Amino acid sequence: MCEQLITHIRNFIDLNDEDAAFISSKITLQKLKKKAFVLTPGKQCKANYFVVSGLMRLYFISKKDIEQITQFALENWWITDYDSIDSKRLSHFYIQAIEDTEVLVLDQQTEAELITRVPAFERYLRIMLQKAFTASQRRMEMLFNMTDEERYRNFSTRFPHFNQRVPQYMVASYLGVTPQFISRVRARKA
Amino acid sequence: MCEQLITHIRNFIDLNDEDAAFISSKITLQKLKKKAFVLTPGKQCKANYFVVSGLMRLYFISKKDIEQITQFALENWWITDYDSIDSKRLSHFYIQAIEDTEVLVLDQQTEAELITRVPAFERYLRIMLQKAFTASQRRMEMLFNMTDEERYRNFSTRFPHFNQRVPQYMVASYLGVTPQFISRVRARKA
DNA sequence: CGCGACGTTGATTTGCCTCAACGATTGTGG
DNA sequence: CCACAATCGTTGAGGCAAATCAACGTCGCG
Repeated sequence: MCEQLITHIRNFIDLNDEDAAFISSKITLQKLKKKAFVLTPGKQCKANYFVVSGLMRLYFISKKDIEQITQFALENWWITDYDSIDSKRLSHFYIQAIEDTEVLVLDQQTEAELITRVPAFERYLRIMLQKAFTASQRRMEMLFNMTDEERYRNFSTRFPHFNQRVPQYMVASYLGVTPQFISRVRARKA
Repeated sequence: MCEQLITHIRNFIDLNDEDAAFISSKITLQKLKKKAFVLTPGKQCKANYFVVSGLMRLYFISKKDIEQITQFALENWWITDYDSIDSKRLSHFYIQAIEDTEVLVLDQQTEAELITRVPAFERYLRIMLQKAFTASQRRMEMLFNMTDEERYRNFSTRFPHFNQRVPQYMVASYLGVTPQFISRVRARKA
């Protein structure tokens, strides 16, 4: 059931079949309809989600009362609210399926168990975190180093598939601009 | 020599004396004068730095030809360019001491060795990464959710010690605003 | 069919930047 | 020890990029 995750893990580290089986036995599949939530504000986030197919987003409601997307998660990405998990406090985020989506659910307790029983799994998670952190740093770099227009153009050429799967107002939200702004940029030039 | 690091590690995980001694034997201390660099653009980043005392910053030169600070590192923080380390490509960042600073140097090869020999150390690094990632996410949240003025006021009340140790133009750079802007905000109200 | 979700376009506003000039403080070499 | 330069912060005037406000078109779907 979670061959896809095992394959993904093996892209980064060696994992024997026994450990693979053990990991598989601890993880559950969840099927989500479009617009379904796995986390809403006021709940405590208790799991890490691995996207098998489909597309998720993590967002919050900003002071201006608009949705502010902080992350997308495509196939083979993990998504969660680490802040809520670590602090054990209530989240103020939504995690929602943008399309019909299948996720593997790694419960927090299960994660703790897997980490102690399977050192290779801890290594995998460390590597994922390092990638996530690097991505986050890169994104911040872009926020500081590019104008809104440059950022949109860069995004849509680097991730053309996103532009197809995600409504424009979500791209706007992710980039921190208004939908009107994107509309104008597109009108100005192809 | 690196008791401070060992103490820090033990805040998060159990570490026996033998492993502690092994870690200590692999790490070197480096004393940096104010304004000294441990990384400059065009070099490959090869180590992770743990600040024992003093203060470091990580920054790059933006398109507009100004210094853009992406991170500070106070005592007990790690600082590095993971992107360069992972990709083995040349960095485009500076890592510089803002004050006279002492850092412990964890060379990349040494890190790899420690991680395989001391599982507890890998756990520690994973936890540090999770904290760093969470901090990065929080900062992005603030970038999206607050005006520049709010962000400055929030920063200076939450980190008053920073305001004392760091020149104002660096705070401006970190927040992504101009020094003039900060000056005006301060003039408007205490 | 009719309603809601999504995108477009125009007019106006605004928050912050840019450019420029000027103090204050620090530090450095003669 | 002083003169002078460099660094850092302040203040004013003007400009601009993107937001806001508002109206309208269109598509998809219950």
